[in-house]
Amino acid sequence: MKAKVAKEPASYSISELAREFDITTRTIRFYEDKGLISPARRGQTRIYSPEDRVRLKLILRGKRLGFSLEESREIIDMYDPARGNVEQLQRLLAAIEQKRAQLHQQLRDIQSLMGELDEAEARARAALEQNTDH
Amino acid sequence: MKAKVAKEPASYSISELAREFDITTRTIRFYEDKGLISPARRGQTRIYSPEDRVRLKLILRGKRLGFSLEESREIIDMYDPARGNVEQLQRLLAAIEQKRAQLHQQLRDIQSLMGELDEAEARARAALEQNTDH
DNA sequence: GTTTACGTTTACGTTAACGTAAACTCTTGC
DNA sequence: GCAAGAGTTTACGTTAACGTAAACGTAAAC
Repeated sequence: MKAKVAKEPASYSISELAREFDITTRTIRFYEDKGLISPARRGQTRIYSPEDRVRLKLILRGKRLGFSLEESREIIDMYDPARGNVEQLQRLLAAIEQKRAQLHQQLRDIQSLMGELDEAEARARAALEQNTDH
Repeated sequence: MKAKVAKEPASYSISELAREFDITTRTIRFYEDKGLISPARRGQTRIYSPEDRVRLKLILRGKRLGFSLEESREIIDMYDPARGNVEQLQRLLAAIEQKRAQLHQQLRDIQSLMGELDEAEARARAALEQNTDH
């Protein structure tokens, strides 16, 4: 029993992905250059699998959260503890905990900023009441 | 009836602020250069008021959220609709709404990333169970 | 058979956000 | 009176994350 309905393409071209995520092909190749994606090739041409596409999504989400590409790479690496000896796993757990702490801080920052935006909006609306002939 | 208890200093030196926020004096002067802070001067020397300190805090919070200095400046400008004609106030409200949308997106991103970190931690702990002699 | 669309590599250019260093001034403790 | 510590300006250097352009290959469309 498959949950998948709108079946996804088996592969994507670089310009398809660029269009979907509103970035340039240069950007995608840049990420590959930095070792964040490793698409297959047919001849010279890059062929992107659904997994490659997911990696790209993770990178862009990281960007929205203000992460550097290096940080995004570390996060992506957290998804796969396959190659883990004990020491590596310990380091991974520590890294996860650290990221979590950072996200908590971001949550607090967003909460307070949201509140302040509410106040700023109220003040702006009040000022509008003054200036508008109603 | 003042709510303030641990009364704050009337002013700060640049190195005091640098120490408090764990940044360099160069950074603070850079923000001034970009027009984000405008401390008073006694002779050549910069004197920072509590308001200057708040501005600095806002900038650093913006950084934690991945905002550029330009974005932080815009946000700080949202706090003061004093000089508003109607058109400016409308633009301000639109800008506030836009920021709010961005923060909502960041919230969603953080939620999903948190969940994935949970799963990654679970997998890592499971892998540890395998490798550890217990 | 040649334009058009898409792909490639290579390489230099650009912007933001500081780092780093030099050269100088001013005050304060000894 | 002078060395130490904190402040200043000026200016060149650095890194990340791409932009931009040139020069080329290939395949479909007309």
